[in-house]
Amino acid sequence: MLHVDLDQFIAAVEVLRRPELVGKPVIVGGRGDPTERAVVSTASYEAREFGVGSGMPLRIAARRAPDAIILPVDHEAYNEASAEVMATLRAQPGAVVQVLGWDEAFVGVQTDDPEAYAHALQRAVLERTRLHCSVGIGDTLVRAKVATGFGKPQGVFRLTAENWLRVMGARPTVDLWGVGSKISRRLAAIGISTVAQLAAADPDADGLVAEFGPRMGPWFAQLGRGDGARVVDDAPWVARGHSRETTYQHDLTGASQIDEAIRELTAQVLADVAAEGRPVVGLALKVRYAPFITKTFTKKVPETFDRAEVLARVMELVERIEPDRPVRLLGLRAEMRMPEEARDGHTPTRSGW
DNA sequence: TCTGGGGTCCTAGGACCC
DNA sequence: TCTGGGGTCCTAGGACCC
Repeated sequence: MLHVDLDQFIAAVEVLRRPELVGKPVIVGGRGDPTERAVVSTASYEAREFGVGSGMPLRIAARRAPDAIILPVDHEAYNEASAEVMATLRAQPGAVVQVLGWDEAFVGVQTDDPEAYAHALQRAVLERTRLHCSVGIGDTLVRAKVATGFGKPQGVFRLTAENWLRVMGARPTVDLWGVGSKISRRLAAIGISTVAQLAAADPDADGLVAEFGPRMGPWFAQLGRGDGARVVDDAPWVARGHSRETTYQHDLTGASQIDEAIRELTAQVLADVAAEGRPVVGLALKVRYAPFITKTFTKKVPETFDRAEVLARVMELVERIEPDRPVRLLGLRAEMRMPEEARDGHTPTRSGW
């Protein structure tokens, strides 16, 4: 199967409709105002040379690349471009397409020459959308996904059982799809630093199960080998939930401000859920503080819920986190969960794995 | 230097039931 | 007086991805 990933997708879409930006450092983030609290969504390759990257606070990015053009995020434009790209993929002969996000998808296909197929696919995407993409070829979804990183930009790379360890073995576990900084640190603590070590690990004997549990432990060992699903699944996506999150430009202070914020957010997310016509089974409210503190308040909910109760719980959290100090609430995220579909209950099923 | 917004899935521990 | 075991649900939180 193939994994297709658009190169610097958001920045590329912006440059396409503003040709005068070609070759210039372009940063897309927030409302395009670097004095606001926001982060970088995408930076063009020219901007990356200044050390600007995704997830960086916009304020910092603007300081590092003072001459960069900073643009607001335009979801509509990216949705349209993405739809064109996905339609192009589906139009390829024999292609089964599993969309992973705005700018990436798995493509399942039977072919004797995957490289030729990949190049044809890149040409088709470029012709129809004027966007460049990189393609990973693999015998599992994980290998195809990881392979794409070696193809960037505009290239094609193949990872299979044959060359997986040769290419990935010496690399740190954090290079794997699904292993982040926290997991890689915990792996290192039980003596597993490289992909090869993870691949060779016995989940029980080498402590993976003890550290991560009976499901995730064996799963990480499998990930180290690059093994896993080999089938691209184009079944229609069913959302498990919806959430709305907001970062306030000024910290919220006091119960009335917080109450109003909860009212707005929960109304928005309830509207999102109502649009799907499925009942809500749970609410999670995440309360964010600077720096880095997130507290969660989870509740099973019937059709409606009592906002006064929610406010009381948030104030309780606030007082627990910052006793004897004025409230400095930075952001809120309200998540509504919908009834879960039946799952096989056997292997972890994170999207795309 | 200071922190987006949309998602997904897993785990631990307590409550509760039988 | 002392104290089962298993299953399921709920809450709280953690981690990861794009």
